[in-house]
Amino acid sequence: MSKDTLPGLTLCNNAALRRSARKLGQFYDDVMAPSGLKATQQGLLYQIHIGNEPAMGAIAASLIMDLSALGHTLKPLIRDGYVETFADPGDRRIKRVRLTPQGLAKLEEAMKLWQIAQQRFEDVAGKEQAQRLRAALDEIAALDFDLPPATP
Amino acid sequence: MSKDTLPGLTLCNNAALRRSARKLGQFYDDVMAPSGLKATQQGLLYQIHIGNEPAMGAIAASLIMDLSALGHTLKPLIRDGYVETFADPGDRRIKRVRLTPQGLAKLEEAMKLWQIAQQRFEDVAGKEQAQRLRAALDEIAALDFDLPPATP
DNA sequence: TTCATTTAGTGGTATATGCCACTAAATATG
DNA sequence: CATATTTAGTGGCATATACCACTAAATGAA
Repeated sequence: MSKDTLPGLTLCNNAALRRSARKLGQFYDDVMAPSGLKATQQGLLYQIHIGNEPAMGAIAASLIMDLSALGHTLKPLIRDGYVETFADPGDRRIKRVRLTPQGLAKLEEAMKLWQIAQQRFEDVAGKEQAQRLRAALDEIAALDFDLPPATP
Repeated sequence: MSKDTLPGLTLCNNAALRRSARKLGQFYDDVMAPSGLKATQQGLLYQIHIGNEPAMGAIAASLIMDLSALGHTLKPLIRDGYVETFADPGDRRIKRVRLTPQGLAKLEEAMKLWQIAQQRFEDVAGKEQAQRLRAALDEIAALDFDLPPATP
């Protein structure tokens, strides 16, 4: 494969995805900056909020995130008093998560900024296009890449 | 806004993007693992390879990545001897980047795995769907979110 | 009931990525 | 030419995210 005939980077689905994620992340983060939250943190607070004191495993599964990564990501939010955790009374392995009152207030503050970013994105990209994009992304998130097991 | 009427997380373009990026990243990384490279590293080596001893700024711009982030990301690749840098003779502020012979060999090794991941993705997602997805992602990457300047 | 196995998280380590303050080099300005 | 400004990177710090080895708790099997 000579250098001249190499396919563009854009051909890699994963690279294209990361590239746009950086772009969009920078934009959302920028708009959310006044709240002091990153877009990822706002998303996480939101996910906790809409869950019913969700277990860490449940949050991680929803976000398709490694459980330990979730643990790490949660730390600054706990440190800043936005989130607290408690052991499930029925199964002490399970740690549940909830927003503190300050966390809820911060989320509400951040949601206003989120709406601005979201609106701006849809204005620029087009509402139809945005919806198609999200649908495509959700499809990817739902894919199963496992090779079919060799039926013995 | 009561908890019951809150929109699903999927409504956030940025959150949906990150979620799929995690999913797809895990898959590509998994397939590429035998090479010892992460998918991001393979992508970066590739970008360097197709460039003409590109300057760091040029790489960062192509990948829509912060320049300092690129610097950090490059470090393990330099440490492992896959990449080397040198000052541009004409402008000593500019640092150019190239693959070492080992870097090229490693890239070629990784590309074989990449093709497997890429192929598998397209088999599962559908070639059409994959192409539409990349097109949509490229559109996002090309968007301009700046507010129109108030013409004074 | 006892022991093996599975499940849920933690902590460590490493990469990915961004922002900010700072330096050096090039360029524009007076 | 001397200084102000812009450009290109660096280094520090913080978050994002993954994998691995490990622990504790629950569960299943003998």
